[in-house]
Amino acid sequence: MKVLLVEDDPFHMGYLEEQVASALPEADEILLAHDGAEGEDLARRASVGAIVMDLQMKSRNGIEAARTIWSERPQTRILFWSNYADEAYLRGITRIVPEDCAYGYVLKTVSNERLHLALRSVLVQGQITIDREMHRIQKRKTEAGSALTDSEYAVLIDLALGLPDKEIARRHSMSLRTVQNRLLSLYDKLEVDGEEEPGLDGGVNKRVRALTRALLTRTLNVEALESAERARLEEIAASRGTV
Amino acid sequence: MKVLLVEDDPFHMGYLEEQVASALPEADEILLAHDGAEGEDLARRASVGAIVMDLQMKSRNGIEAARTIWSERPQTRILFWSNYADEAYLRGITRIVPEDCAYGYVLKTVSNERLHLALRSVLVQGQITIDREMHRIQKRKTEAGSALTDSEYAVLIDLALGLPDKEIARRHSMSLRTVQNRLLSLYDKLEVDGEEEPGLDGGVNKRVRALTRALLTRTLNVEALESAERARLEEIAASRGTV
DNA sequence: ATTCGACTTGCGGGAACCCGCAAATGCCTT
DNA sequence: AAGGCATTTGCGGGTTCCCGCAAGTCGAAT
Repeated sequence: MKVLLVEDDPFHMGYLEEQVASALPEADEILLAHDGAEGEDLARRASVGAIVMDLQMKSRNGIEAARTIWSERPQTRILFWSNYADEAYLRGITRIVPEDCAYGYVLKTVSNERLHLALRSVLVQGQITIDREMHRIQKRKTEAGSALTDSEYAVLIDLALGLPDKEIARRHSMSLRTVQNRLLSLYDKLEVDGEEEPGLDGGVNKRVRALTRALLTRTLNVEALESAERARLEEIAASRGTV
Repeated sequence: MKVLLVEDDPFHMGYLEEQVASALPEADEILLAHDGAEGEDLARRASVGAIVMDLQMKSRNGIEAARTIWSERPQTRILFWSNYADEAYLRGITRIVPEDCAYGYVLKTVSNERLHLALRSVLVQGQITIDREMHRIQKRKTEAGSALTDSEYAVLIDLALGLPDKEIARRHSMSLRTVQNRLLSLYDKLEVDGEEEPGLDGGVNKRVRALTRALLTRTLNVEALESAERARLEEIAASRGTV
C-alpha cells in the first residue's frame, strides 16, 4: 500500500511521517510532497491510493490539489489535516468529493490516538471521518439559525468578489429581486445589524458587514476568496475565448 | 538573561527552544508559554526582558499580547516570528512598538543562520530587524503606487467593519467628502476596477471589492479585522458608560 | 510675494442598494 | 381539490454610495 503525504511544514511532516508509519504498518511505501503541485504530480505518477494532505500550503492549496487528484482518480482516499476548523474548508471539500469516495478531516491539534484512528478509518477502511470539532461548528450554526444553504453560500461568494446584484442575478440566472432576498437571509443569518449598537444611527453597510461577519465567524476564509477569484478570472477568459 | 518563548505549536516550540539555546548561550533561563495570555502573565511575573513570540495563536494573538507587555515594560525586546508575510501584521506591530525599543520580525521559513542572526541582533544587541521578505512587500507596494498612508489604512479598517461614510467621518472628525476622497485613493491603490473585465457592465461594488482586494493582497488580514472589531466594541461600551 | 501642489470641503446628480408590499408559482398536507 | 407555506418576481421609493466640478486652505518651493 502506497501512502502519499503532502505537507509544507517540515516539523509537521516529520511528525506525520512517524504517525503514519506506526499507524499503518501495511504502508510499505511512503511518498512525501512539500506542496500541492508536487502532490498532484506524485499522486499521478505513482498511482497513489491513499493521501494525507495539509490544507494550508503556499504554492497550491490542498483543496485545489484534491480536486485535480480526484478528477483523475476518483477512488483516491484523502485525509485532510488542518490547523483551522473553518467551515469554508469543509464546504470546499464536500463540494468536490466524488461519489462513494472516502475522505476525512482532522485538526492538527488532535491526539495521537485520534489521528491514528482517522488514518486507519479513512485510508484503510474507506470510511468518512470528520473531526468532531467540525461537526460542532456545523451544529452550532444550524441551531443558531445560521446554516447557509448552498445557494446562499454561492451568493455570498459573489458578493465577496464585489459583484453587483445584477451581475449575481445573471450568473445564477435568477431575478434581481431573488438575489436581494438571498441577501436578506444572508444578512439575517450572519447577524448583520446585530444588537443595533448605540452611537450609530442604525445603519451599517450591509454588504461589507456581511463579508466581515462571514470572515469573523469562519464561514468564509481568505483562501476561499482566492480560489473564487481565480475561478472567476478563468470564467472570464473562457467567455472571452468563445466570443 | 531570561528569555521567554511564546508559541502554541509544540513542534515549532521544540525547534525554537533548540535554536535559542544554541544561539544565545547567555540565556540561562528559558521560559515557555503556549498562548498569548500565558505569555503576558509570565513576562510580567518573571520580568522578562527578551521574548520570541509567534503571531498566530488561538487564545490571544501575538500583537495583542505584545501591546500589554510593552505597556507594562516598554524596554522589553520582542522578536516576532510568523508564518505569513502579511503587511497587516507589520503595520499592527509598528503601530504599538514603544520609542527606542528593539523588536524584529522573521518568517518561520528562514534558515537557521538567519534566525540565529535575528535572535542575537534583536535580543542581545537591541537592533531592529525586519525580514527582507517583508521589506520586499513594502517596497513592491510603494513602487506599484499602493502604499497606504496611515489615514487611508484607518479608513480601510472602518470600511471593513461596515461603517457608513458618515460614521467614519465622525470617528475621525473629518468631513464626509474627505472620507470619500480617502476611499477614492483606496480604490485606486487597491486596484479596484482593475482592467475593466468584459462581461461586466463596468460596475462592481467598490466597497466590498476594496475589502477583498485588501485581503487578497495581504494588506489586511482576518486577525486585524478581529482586533478592530473588538476595539470598536470596547469603544462603544466605554461611550455607553460615559453617557 | 507668488506660484504651485496637495488636501479639504460643499454641492449635486446618477447609480446601486435595501426593503416593504403584493401578486404568482409550486409543493405539501389533509 | 382546497387550503397553507415557502420561494420567486415585479414595483416603488428612501437611503447610501460614487464622483465630477469648483472653491477654499496651507505649506513649500521659486
